Amino acid sequence: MSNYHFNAIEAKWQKYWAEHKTFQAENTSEKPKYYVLDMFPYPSGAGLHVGHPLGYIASDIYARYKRHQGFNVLHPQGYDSFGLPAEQYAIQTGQHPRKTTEENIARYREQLDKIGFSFDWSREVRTSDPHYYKWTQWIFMQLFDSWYDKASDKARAISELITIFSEEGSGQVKAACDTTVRKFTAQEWNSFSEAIQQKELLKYRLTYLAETEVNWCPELGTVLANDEIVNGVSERGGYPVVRKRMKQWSMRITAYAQRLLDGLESIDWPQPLKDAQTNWIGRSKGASVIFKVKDHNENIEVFTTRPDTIYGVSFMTLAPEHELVPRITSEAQKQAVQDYIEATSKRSERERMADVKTISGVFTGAYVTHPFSGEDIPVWIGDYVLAGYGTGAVMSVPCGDQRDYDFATHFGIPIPNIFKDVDISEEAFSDKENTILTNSDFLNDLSYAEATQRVIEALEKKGAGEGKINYRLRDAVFSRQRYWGEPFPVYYKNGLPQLIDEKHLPLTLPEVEKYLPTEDGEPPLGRAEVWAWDENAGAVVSNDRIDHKTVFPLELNTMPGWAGSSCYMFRYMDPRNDDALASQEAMDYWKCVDLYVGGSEHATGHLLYSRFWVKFLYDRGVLPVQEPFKKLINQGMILGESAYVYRIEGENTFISKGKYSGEKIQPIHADVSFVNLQNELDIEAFKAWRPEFSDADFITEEDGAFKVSREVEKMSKSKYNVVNPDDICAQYGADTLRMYEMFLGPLEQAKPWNTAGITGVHGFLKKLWKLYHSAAGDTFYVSDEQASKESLKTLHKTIKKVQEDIENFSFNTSVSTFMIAVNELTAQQCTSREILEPILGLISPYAPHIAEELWQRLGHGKSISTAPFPTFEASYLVESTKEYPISFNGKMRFTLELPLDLSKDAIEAAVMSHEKTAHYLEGRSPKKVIVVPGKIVNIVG
RNA sequence: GCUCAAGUGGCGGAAUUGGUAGACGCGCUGGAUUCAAAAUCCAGUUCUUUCGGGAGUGUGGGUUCGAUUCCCACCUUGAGUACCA
Repeated sequence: MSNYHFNAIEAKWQKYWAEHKTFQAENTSEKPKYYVLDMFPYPSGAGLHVGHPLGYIASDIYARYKRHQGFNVLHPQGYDSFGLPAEQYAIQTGQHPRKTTEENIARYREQLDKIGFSFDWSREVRTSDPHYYKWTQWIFMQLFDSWYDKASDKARAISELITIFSEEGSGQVKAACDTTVRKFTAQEWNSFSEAIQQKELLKYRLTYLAETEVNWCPELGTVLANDEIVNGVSERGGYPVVRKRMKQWSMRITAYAQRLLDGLESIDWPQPLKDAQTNWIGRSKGASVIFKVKDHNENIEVFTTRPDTIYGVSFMTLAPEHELVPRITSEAQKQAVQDYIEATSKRSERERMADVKTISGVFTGAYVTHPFSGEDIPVWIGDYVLAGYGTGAVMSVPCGDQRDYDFATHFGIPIPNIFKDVDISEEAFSDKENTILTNSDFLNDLSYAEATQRVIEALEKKGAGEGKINYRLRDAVFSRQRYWGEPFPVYYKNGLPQLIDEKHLPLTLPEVEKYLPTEDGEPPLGRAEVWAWDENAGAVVSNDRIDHKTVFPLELNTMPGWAGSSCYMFRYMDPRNDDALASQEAMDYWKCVDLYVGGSEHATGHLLYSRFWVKFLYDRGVLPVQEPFKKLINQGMILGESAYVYRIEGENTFISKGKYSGEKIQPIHADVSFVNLQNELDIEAFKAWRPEFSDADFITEEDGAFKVSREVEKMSKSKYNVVNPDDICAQYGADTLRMYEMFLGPLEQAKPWNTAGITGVHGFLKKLWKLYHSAAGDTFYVSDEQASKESLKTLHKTIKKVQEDIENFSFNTSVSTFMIAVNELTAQQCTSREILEPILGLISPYAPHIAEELWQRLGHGKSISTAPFPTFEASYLVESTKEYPISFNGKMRFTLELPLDLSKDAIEAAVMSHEKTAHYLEGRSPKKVIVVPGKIVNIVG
């Protein structure tokens, strides 16, 4: 009988830690600081499943380890509490999303507390809390008040831009801005009306309002960012997405493309994640080329990575949405072009993606002039050209690009060959490393690199283009047509956006009766009765009083989910500060997150936006760092093992997996709680689950069991494969859950949840308990005798291994190490205090409750979390002799035990003079003896 | 298509400046204890074998005295991205 009463122990210490504020971090300390952060959760209605805590356990182990090592550790937790599910629920039930969110948070907190995390809850933040989103709104205002100066490569105040405009005009300004900016002198600027000036400034601001092509999801009634779309459908719900032009707030993240790329080199992140960001930013080097449209006063600018192939251009292709299309289309082609554009715009994003094989396009009737040869080049429209990339127009070189080649072949456009000794009769030749140009005038006989340089020089001389770097990264759409998000601190005066005064922040969400869009298609905030801005009173006033003189309409959109999560890591540093995002002292002390743990699915969303905002706030002097997360670890997802039962189609009969022989069946999810480890279904429970199953028939195996088939899938409520950590805690305890989740496999790897092995880990904790308790009762026993040499060796090798494991985030292997240690100590009958104390220090990060209990039983007054991490001494690990495996020609034959202090030569001599060696050599003389110090001896015969 | 990651027993997985492959756990087999079960403890468990050994880390090559580890090609799986000019 084990007396390891984990439930009582865990409840006791969780209460103790909370009451003694054991894990509260101070903003000043003699100790060095360490900041460990988890990606904060969205509190969903389904509660936590066993997959959620995986990363939290890993970061908690590391945080506790760092505390043992004498660091002042900041390890906070909070909630990303704005979001769509609470709003969807509100639409269905009318319950305020705030209420739903609060209930979910309470449940999350209860579940998290049971696992024994060392979070400093006094610093909790919630993105939907007005005290928090005040600062989200404040950051938005800073972005609105800034522009990006390419000359100094940083964001600057918009007031400085106004000074430049009014003193020098726009001539010298190099900014990241809209392509539609005007050129003007200082005089002209000063003569502009206020409205025109504001309109012009909007083109420079880092957050700006613009008519843009967005991803509209009609089902959700909102726009989505690129990273919120998966395979052409919405990430949440899987609804279709279409392209639509709308006036939206955007973030000028493209201004930071190069710095976001460069910054990756300075941070310790997993390479796959860095690669994902690199690909998403998509830097490509090439040239922009300007083609003059014949008989029109228009230019078509294209971006190309192959300016060297300029003599291979045989047509131009514009995206159907290209703005020049209506202006240059000839009278004869007008109808055809119109029909084509209409046909393509009807296709959804998904259709277009699925159907990349079909070649379609139409001739505009217009021609451009080749910048060097002066030849006429026909201008086509094709939907293989994307409006959103480059300039939405390409110079088509069919001999060097397969898509151009296919297009040309399809429409019978000539394919001139400009590659020497290359056959292009079957396909395009796109290898740029092995090209020699021909039929290319001044580029003949040049390679890709040489020709590219020459063309760019020539283009720049002519004013027909320039060398250019293009990025795939798009500005991020920042408006959402939702209720449950941060309101913009913006009102509209004469149709132009104005910021409310900072002293009025936060601008809190108004109450609405329904959470749906209004009848005339406005976002839900349009339903608010009190949602207008009085410039004099500086308050939100009734909607009816909007007079457009002193009372103005407020912005009706809200901010997207990533707004609240982009800077939360700084808010934890000083979460109750109402005067600043965080005090300067707090930010200077904590600086940035030292270790960030979370899923890789945020690679091109949160992690990119967050880096962007931090760089921006650094530029504006708000933050002391340029990168928020110094080191990042991606925990892998824990998957569920779904259970399927087979129902014979058209009948209410279920057939066991072993009895299935090709009948037409329909697999149905059964709740995994009805299935045991042998994959046998509890038929009675299943029948009681759903009324339609209550009178079903079951074809079972011979022994009467009904077998289900299992499949590894994402853990989700709808798949009935969710395992609740509460159940595991109740049955085995939080310490077992923590250690088992680590034991499942490498942290970064995705792995299915399977309780099969949990008894092994649980058994280890019982063994540890038993080692220090009398066989009969609950009496704690520890001896004060000196530990044996053997036990000291066990202890010190364990310290060494566990420390290495923690620092390498190989938490799975240290669980094994603990098991070995306890098995050895049990065999040695070691109950020495000298061994137990340091062992507890090692185990405490993994299994804090049992470690704390035994620690206190040893008579300590303070929590074990304040104890120093034990250090190992190499001298305990050293032995006086060592076994040397001897191999012949690489094959192991026997081992020799030799003194430890022998030199390389002495080992060689000892090996060669040994009788066993002589036996294997059988009279041959060895060519070579290889001694690898301390490891192995190899004789090559 | 492109980019990245990973392929080791019945299973999860150990082992990297190249040095006795399969640690640890699960499962399985046998034993002890028990009236019995649970729990616990002990032993065994890569495959093969004529019991000497032989083969073996996705496949085929290469480097090396020696390769799970390094190099090349290929296959498979997973993830991301996708008409990016």
